Formats: sequence, structure tokens, C-alpha cells
Amino acid sequence: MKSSIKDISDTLLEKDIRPSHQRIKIMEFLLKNKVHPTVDYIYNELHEEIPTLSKTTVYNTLNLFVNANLVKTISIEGNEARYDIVTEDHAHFKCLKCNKIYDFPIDTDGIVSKELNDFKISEMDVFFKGICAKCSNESKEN
Amino acid sequence: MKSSIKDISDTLLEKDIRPSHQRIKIMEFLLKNKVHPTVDYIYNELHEEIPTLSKTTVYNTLNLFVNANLVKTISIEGNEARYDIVTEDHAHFKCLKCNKIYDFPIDTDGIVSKELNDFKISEMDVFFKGICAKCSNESKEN
DNA sequence: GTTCCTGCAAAAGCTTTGCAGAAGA
DNA sequence: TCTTCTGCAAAGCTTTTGCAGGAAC
Repeated sequence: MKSSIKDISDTLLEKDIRPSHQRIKIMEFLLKNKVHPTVDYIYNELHEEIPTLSKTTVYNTLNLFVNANLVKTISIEGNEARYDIVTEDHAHFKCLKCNKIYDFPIDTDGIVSKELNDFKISEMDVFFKGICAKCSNESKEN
Repeated sequence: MKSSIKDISDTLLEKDIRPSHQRIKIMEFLLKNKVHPTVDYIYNELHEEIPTLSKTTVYNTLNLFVNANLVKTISIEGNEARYDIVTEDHAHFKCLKCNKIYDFPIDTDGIVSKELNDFKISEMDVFFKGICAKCSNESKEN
């Protein structure tokens, strides 16, 4: 997905979503900041640029995007939802020290076991938790 | 893990958890009902047997078990936590039609990509969503 | 007697809903 | 004009916290 205003607008129109200023800005933010943001994070970042923006609109818009299959919810956290632009399959790694979530490519062919033969898989999530390379090196130095 | 009262009691004592009646009953429930229950489900089921049981105690106890690494939280749902007795690695499949969560064995060796070489993985979760074999067959018949 | 546990009530955090005014077609 | 969108306020849920009474050691 391209991230120019025109491209975003076209993407939304394809899904019958009216490209309002708020919606374009939220989509643009997701495309430019692939950090699996929470609603709160998106709201705080965009609030500076759009002072009238409300959290309700962020919620409404993200739900709209999820239903249109433009955005995916990742439930690596129990308490709050994180959002991810829909792209090719990838796995997530959450560092328990710095809380950053990393993306990784994943070979999905190796995962599905024969027990799932008659199951129709429409969605797949793989995530790890642990200590990332950066935090791991930092603790060695100390 | 065995599920007799004596065995549960011993398991808790090993983790320095005093084996109170409530704790034993909650652990016993988890061992006998491997359905990835929510707090609400556990509370409602046990409330019949222990009328004085409170939801707070269910929360307290489950958090205690999670910290002692006896129980794991699975976040296949965004809104509410589900709990799982710690066993060997397995994956989860959630049927979007009947909402049942199935367990599956999984070969974890094939998953970890070389990008994770310097990452210390302490936990791994794999889950699929889709339509299970049972629901799939039922819709064919109709 | 002292410590730990339980459970009520209240609070806290995330998300949804109702609705009135604003914006856009 | 008529429909759709935005955003405030309130409500709804799940989960946590404070605390007093009770149980266990």
C-alpha cells in the first residue's frame, strides 16, 4: 500500500470508506509508523497535528479499517489492542524488557500440522516473547 | 501434573503457595477442564460448589498461578483473558463459528527464523483462526 | 499472636454507545 | 437537503486495589 494522500484516498474509496481528513491521517500514520501502536499512542501522536481529534474517532476509524480488512488487530497484549497494517504473513516478537514489538518473516508452510487437515484456516498469528538482541547485549555490558 | 487433591497440594507447596481450598479447587478445575476458560467461566462453574467464592479470589489465584509458571494466559481474544495449564508447547485454533478453542501439537523447530538468532525466546504462542472440521461439515450438509 | 487469605466494595483502564452538532455529497 | 462523520459524555466490561474480617499456622 502506497502512503501518499492520493493513494490512501483511493484505497479507502475502493473499500467504500469516505476518505475524511481524520481517516486519511490515521491510515497515513499506520503506514508510516509500523510500531504496532495502541489506540492511545495513535491518539496522542495525531492529537498534536489535529487538536480536535477525539479518541472515539480513533476507535471508530480503526474498527472500520479492521472490518474492511485493511488493518489487523494483534492480541499479543492481554489488556489493550494493538494495530497492524495488513501485509504478508509475519510473526511478532515482543521484548519483555523494552516492550518493543519486532516483525519477522515466517515460513507458514512448516507450521500447519496434519491434525488441521479438515480445518479452514483464515488467519494465523505467531508470536514470541523474550529478550531482544539489543537488550540482551546491554545487560551483558553492565 | 496429576489431579488428585494430594498431588495438587504438593504442586502448590513446591511453589510456596499455600494450598487453600479455593486454590486447590481452581487448580483442579483447570486440570480437569482443558477448555481455556475465562475468569467468568471458572467463577460460574465453581460458584455452585463453593457459594462463598468471589471473583476477586479467582483473579488473585490465577495471577498467583501465572507468576508461579503453573498456568499461562492465552491472548487469542482481545477482550478477555483465557487460561491454560502449562504443558508442552502446543498451538491453538479458534473456530470463528462455534468459538471453541482446539489444542494442537506443533513443531517449534521449524518456526524460528534466522533473524531471531540473537534473541532469547522465553515464550512462544501460535494460533490460527478459521472454521473447524465439525462446523465445516455441518455447513456442507445444509 | 501473627501472618496470610478471602471477598466485598470501590476504583481504574480500555472500549463501545447515544446523541447532537458539523461537515460533506 | 439529506446522509454521513465527528467528538463529547456516559455507560459497559474486565481487571485491579483497598481493606476488614476470618482462617491457618
